[in-house]
Amino acid sequence: MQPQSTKSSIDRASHEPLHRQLKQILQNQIDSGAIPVNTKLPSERALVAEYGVSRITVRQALHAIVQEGQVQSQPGKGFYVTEQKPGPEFHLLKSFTTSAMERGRVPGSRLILGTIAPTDPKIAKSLQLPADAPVLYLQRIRTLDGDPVVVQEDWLAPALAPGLLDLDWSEENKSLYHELRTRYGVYPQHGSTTLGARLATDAECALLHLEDPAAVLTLSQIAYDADDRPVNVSKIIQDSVRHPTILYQGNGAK
Amino acid sequence: MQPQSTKSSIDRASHEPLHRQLKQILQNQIDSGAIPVNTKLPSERALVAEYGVSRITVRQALHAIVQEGQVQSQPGKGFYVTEQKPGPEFHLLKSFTTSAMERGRVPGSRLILGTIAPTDPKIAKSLQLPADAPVLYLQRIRTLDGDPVVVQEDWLAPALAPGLLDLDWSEENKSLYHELRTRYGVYPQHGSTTLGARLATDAECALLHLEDPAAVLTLSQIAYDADDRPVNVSKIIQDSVRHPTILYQGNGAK
DNA sequence: TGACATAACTGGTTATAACCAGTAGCGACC
DNA sequence: GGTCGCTACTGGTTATAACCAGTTATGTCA
Repeated sequence: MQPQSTKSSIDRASHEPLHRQLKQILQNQIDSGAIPVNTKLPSERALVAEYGVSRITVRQALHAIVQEGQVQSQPGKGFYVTEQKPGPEFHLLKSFTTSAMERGRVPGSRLILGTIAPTDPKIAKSLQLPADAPVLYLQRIRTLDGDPVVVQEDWLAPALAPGLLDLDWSEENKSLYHELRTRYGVYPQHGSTTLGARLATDAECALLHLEDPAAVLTLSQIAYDADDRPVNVSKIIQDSVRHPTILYQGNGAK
Repeated sequence: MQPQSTKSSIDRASHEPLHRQLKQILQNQIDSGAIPVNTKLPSERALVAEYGVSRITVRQALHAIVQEGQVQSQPGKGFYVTEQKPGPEFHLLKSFTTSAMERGRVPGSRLILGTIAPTDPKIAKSLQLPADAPVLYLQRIRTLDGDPVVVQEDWLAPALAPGLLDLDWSEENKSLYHELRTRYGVYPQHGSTTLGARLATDAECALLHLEDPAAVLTLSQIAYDADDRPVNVSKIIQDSVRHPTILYQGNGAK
């Protein structure tokens, strides 16, 4: 029951494999910022000395972290902490802010509606809630240089993130996933996305300042956490002419 | 110069690491069907005896194949060949046939154009070819119950797949990636995709039997092999109202 | 015949040891 | 001063050895 200091140590009595314990220790140090981005990790042999395990064990731990993309190895130099790359499903949702800044434009966000109320039973079902259960709903408009290009809607189980509606959603870089991770410890791990294109409705034309016959890209997404519990349902309607979406798909076979 | 039999062996003089050689040997046996799906691979210790390498080397090879999803380990039993699951980028391109059949509709394919000629320099550059180099080009239309819903264009380096144009591209399940894998040993491993939506051109409206103001979903893709060499550039124009695209995104953080 | 103990496997984990190739700093030599 | 080469690092590869836990077939005993 001693307070866990920043640096834990290996418990040899545990049934947890040593390499997995070491991996967890290193990942905690990375996540907590004790080892910042672009910093070199201690060398393999230094970790051997520090934690009293063999080099094979250290390498198993390090390579597992490499596999998850948090660090990368540079032969002859060391292991370096890489930028925290968001998972694939975050690319779709975050790409707005990211690619906007890459183009030197100023992203913005405007909350249109935030409620907790019963909603479309199909969405409640996707969240594994009763059809008439209250659901947290966010509707936002995302802008570039003040120009609206995306209408985004999100639905979540209210119990998952109490107080979420009280946050200031006008901040331009506010990320729903970031808030879920940091405030509520909810980590979306996988999901499915449905793509579509259709003609914009009159309301959407008005919101996005489009001329009447206009095409919009639609993205519908359901995200799940590591235990396959639904996290949120998300719908994005995007003027993709002014803002193409780039979806990096990572490795194919893996 | 002896003919390579089905079973290659380890070349200890090579600069290629032993575990990578062994991985290649095993993958060839899996791909060639010498070790069928759901069959047990030789045990680690059997491979040690067979190829005269240490168990560490065998395990490195096996775990690399596990990582690529071709086999999976069952502690206490062995390594078993899994079904060849297509990677994420194949989902986008194959989802046409797959989801068509899930809906009980009959998918079809029609080759509109197949040439080898210089093309758009931007595409040549994406394939890392000189701007005026001849490029293999395929244009196909994909149909549901005879009804056209997708226009698909592909560009490849001709040297990558000689004779590709001579294949019968009218077969409804013909997959470009499948041919590349089985005939030419080319394995796309990762890629990037750009999504868009726009109004269909008059020509597209005619090809896809759309009424004039119509929205189409566009998917532009570049696929690379394990050595980061470009495999192909692909553009898909899709009537997503009649055929929504489902994109499974797999794990997020990993 | 049935249940149970055992033996012979399987992959999983860990340790020790050695050599290689690439990197970078430092000092000597031209 | 600039170059060269040494040296001390880095991760990458490979070998040998031992034990564990889970699976499966075998054989024995009731």
